Amino acid sequence: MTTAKEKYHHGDLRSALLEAALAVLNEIGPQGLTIREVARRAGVSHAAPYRHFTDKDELVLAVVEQGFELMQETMQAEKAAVPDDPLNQFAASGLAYVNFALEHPAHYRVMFSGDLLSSTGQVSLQHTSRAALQEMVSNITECQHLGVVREGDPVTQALTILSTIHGFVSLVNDNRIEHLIVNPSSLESIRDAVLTMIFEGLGSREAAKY
Amino acid sequence: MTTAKEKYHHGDLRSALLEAALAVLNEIGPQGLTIREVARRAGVSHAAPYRHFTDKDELVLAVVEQGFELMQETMQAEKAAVPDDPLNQFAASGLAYVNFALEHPAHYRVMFSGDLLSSTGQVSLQHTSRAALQEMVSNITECQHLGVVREGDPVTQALTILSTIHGFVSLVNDNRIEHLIVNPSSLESIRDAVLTMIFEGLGSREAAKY
DNA sequence: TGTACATCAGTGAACGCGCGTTCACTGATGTAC
DNA sequence: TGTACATCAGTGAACGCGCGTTCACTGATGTAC
Repeated sequence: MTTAKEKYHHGDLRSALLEAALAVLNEIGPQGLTIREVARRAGVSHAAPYRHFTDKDELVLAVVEQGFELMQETMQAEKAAVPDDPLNQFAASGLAYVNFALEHPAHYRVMFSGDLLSSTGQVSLQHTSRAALQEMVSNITECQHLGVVREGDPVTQALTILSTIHGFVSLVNDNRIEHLIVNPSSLESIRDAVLTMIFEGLGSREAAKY
Repeated sequence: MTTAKEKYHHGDLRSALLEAALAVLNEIGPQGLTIREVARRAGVSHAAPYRHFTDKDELVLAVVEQGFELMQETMQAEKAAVPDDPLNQFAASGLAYVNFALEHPAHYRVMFSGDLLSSTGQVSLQHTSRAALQEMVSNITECQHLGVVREGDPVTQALTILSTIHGFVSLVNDNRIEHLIVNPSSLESIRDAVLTMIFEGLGSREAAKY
């Protein structure tokens, strides 16, 4: 399939390993993400990955970073596709966040649960999440200045939104919601309703519902 | 310490094992919850637990059920301690939920992440979570009738609240928040602010902030 | 109250498993001449 | 262009580890008489 793989005996193994890691996450889940399984999928011996990652930790970290990049990209893209109404842009990137998490549950989980990462590995992610929160805060502040988001500490507001979204996708991904839904409303309509509730709650009193 | 333990050679081992399991969760975390470690803590051989649990799954399930009972009790107690204002009672049980999760992070995690439970084990929990959601929904409906909660589908509202609370405690328990907080505001004040935002967002337009 | 016996909770050795990691190796690659 | 050689990506055997689970056992308990 991929051209890089067959270039020579050893092709672009690092990428192939990350690709295999993703497949493992999608098909087995986080607990299946082992050096040996990834090597198996990539068609190499289980010692081969150690040419590209000193550690299991380093492999997992690479997967996580790749996830954050991918998420960031799609959020930016969705945001850019919306006319320049800050609140709608903010909502669009929120929707993109949720969709990323729902479409890549295991990847998302590895990114946020820290199950597979040693504590030193965790530390190297702090910068990433701090940057993400910072952007949310500045989005909110902008919306407040425009009068479309209610007054209040933007950090708290950002944490509340983050909590809701993270909680929703965690519950869905851990199968804690599916069996609760009896009426024919699909998961997507629940997703939309929850997002609407967040942004309604966030909106200033006079702002129209989006 | 406990009296039951020293009654005879084999005392109330089942309880002792559950107690040990809790200690493991608090001190090591979910990934440390193994039959062998629990037996070690209880001071018995690692084959002994099989007299009381057919499976690791059954042990984990017992721990989870114990957790749900404990959480349920504290929520009921907090609710009962509040004068009969439905919205405040609802908020009180929400606060109790958050506190339980923050005080017993590993226990909470095992209850909700399903990491350690096989899929058959998961199924036996569905009844519990369905009942919990059902109660939330009826609380909300009651508040709507009293005019203190805004109109709308109560299931969606319940899921939104559940998502926010679950997301918040998950982020805190996975250490995804601590490093984000720079100002001297403690975790508790953030917790309160988030809870306030939920219930403000939930309140009807004319209802006073609680 | 005393004795014989059945029960069954807990023991410890053993099993097979998959894991992360190491290490001496080999053989294809790229490079210097 | 052709040859000799150094490099280094990938191999496969081996290590020690902790796990879940099984099994023949032992010895304290409760009970029948």
